[in-house]
Amino acid sequence: MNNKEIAAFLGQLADYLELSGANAFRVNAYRRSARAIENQRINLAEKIDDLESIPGIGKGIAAMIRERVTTGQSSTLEECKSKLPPELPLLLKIPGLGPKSIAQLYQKLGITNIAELKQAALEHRIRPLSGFGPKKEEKILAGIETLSTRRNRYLLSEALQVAIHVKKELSTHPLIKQIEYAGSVRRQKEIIKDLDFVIATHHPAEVQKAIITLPEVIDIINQGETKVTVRLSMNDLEIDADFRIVIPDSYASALHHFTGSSEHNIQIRRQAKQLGYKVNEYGITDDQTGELLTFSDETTFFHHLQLPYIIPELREDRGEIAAALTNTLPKTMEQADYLGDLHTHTLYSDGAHSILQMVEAAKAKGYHFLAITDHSRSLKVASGLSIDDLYEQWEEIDRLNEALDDFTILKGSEVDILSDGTLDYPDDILAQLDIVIASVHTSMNQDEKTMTERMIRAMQNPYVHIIGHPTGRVLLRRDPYAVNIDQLFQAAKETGTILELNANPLRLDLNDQHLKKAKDEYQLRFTINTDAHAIPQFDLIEYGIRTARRGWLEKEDILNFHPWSEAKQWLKTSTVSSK
DNA sequence: GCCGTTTTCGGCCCGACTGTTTTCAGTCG
Repeated sequence: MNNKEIAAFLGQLADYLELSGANAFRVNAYRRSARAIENQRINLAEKIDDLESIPGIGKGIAAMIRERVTTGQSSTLEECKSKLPPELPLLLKIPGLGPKSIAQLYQKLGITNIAELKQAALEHRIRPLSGFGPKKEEKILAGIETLSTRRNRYLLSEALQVAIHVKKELSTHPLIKQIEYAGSVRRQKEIIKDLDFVIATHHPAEVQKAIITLPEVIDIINQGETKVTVRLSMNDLEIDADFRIVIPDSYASALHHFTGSSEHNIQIRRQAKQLGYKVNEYGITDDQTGELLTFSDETTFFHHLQLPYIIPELREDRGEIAAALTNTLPKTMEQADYLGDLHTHTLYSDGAHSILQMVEAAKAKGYHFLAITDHSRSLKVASGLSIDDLYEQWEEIDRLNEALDDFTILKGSEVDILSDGTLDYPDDILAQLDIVIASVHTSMNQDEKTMTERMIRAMQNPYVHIIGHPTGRVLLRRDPYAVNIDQLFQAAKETGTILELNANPLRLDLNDQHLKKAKDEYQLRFTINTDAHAIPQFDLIEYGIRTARRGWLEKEDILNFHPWSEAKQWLKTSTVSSK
C-alpha cells in the first residue's frame, strides 16, 4: 500500500466523519494527516513503527494506518460505511452543498445519492428543510447539471491563455492601478479549475462594472462588494473566474492571499501567529498594537514575517516555509539560462520543419546547442527513421555543423523501447549518437511488473542516456503507464540514466512531485526538453522550467543549463563509445 | 484528532458571500 492510497483512505474517513457531524477540527485533523502523508518522502509502509514522528499524525491516526496497512481492513472505516450510504460523500461535489446540508437531506428525507437528490429537488421536497428555499433548490439542480455536463479541469496552457488575455484587457482601465492573475495559474499548477484575479483600485464599483461587461463574460455567478465571480468564454473554452478588488495599499497582501495555496496560507498564518501577528488579505495586523501593516510588494510582506521571498511555484505547503526559515529554498532557475533543447523532431520523422529551420529557431532563442532526436524505425505512425535515414541525417548535421560558430547540433534519436525492453536500433548504431533518449510509445497497457522491468532493461543499455517522458501520461486524456516509480528511480540511480521532464503542457512528465522525490531520495539528474515537433513549440520550454521550479529543482540538477562540453560529462560513459 | 517558547487543556487560519433568516449558519477559497 503506497502513501497515496493511505492518504486517500484518510480522506475517505474525513468525508464520512464530516457527514456524520463530527467536530470540524477533528475532521480537519484527518485531512491534515492525509496531506502530511502525501508529502512524505519515505514510503509509509516502511516506516510503520514510526508514524507518530510525522507532524499531524498522533496515536489515533497512526493506529488506524497500521491496521489498514497490515490487515488491509479498517474497523473505523467499516463502521463509518455501515452507518452512512456509500454514495453520500459524492454529494459533497455539488457546488453549494456541504456536509451540514447533506446530513440534513439524508436524515430528514433519506436521500442517499445524486439521483435521489435531483428527484427530491424537482418535486420541491427539499424546500421545507431549514436553511433551504427556492434559490437553494435551483442552485442544487444547476450544480447537478454542471457536475454531469461541464468541463471543469483545464490544462495550465489553456487557462493561462485566458488569464493573460483578461489581465491585458483590464490593465488598460484607467481606474485599475494594478492587476495580476493569482491562484493555481500563478503557481503554475498543471491542471486548473478556475481563475483568480487580484485588482487594486480606489473605485471598486466602476471596476466591478468593467469586469462584468467584459466581452468574455457569459454569466455572473456571484457579486459582492469586493468579490465577483463570473463565467468566461474564450476560444471555445468556458472557465469560472474570481475577481477580488482591494485598495492599492492591500494589493501585495491580497496577491499573496489569493495566490495561495490555501495550505500554504495556513502555514503562513501559523508562522505569523508565532511572531504575534495576524495575516489576512488586507495586510498584517500586530496583535499588540492592533495596527494594520501593508506592503509595497510580496517581498516586503514575506520579510515582515522574517522569511525570504518564496516564489509562487513553491507555495504548496511542501516544506517551503521550513526551508525559508533555514535559508534552504532552492535557487530559482531562469529561462534565460537554458542553453539548449535535447529532444526535438524534424521533417525526417513527424516534425514540421527541417533541421536548418529548427537550428535557426534555436539560435534565435539564444540557445548554444540543439539535439535532433527523431523517432526510430519501428514507430511507423511517426515515420521513424531507418538506419539509412539516420546516416543521411548525420551527413546533413555534419555539413550544417561545419558552417556554424558557437552552436552545436547533436546527433540524437528518440529510440523506442520495444515491448521486451530491447531498443529499436542495434548497439553499434546507438554508440555513434551524441544523445540517446529511450521512450515507450507502444504496448502502454502492460502490467506494472512488465512495464517496470521493460524500462529498467532499457536503462541498463550502456548507450541510453535519457528516458523520455518517463510515465507516459497525457493530461486529461491518458493515464500514466503502470510503472513502479521507486524502482524506476532506483534503476536510474544505479545506471546513471538521466530522466526527462517533458515540457509539453499536455505531458509535464515527470511531474512536480516526482521531480522532488527523485532529487531528494535518489539524487537523480534531469533534462528539460520540449519534444518540439515544430518551431513554435520551442516556447513550451517555459512550462517545463516552471514545473521544475515546482519540483524544487535547481539549475545544477539539469543538463540543459550547462554548456554542452560540460553537460556531456554527465552522460553515461561506455568503453566502446566512439565519442 | 493533534499539539505544546500559550505544554496535558483548550485551542485549532481567516474572511466574503449567499440565502436563509430576524441575527446568522453554511459554504467556499
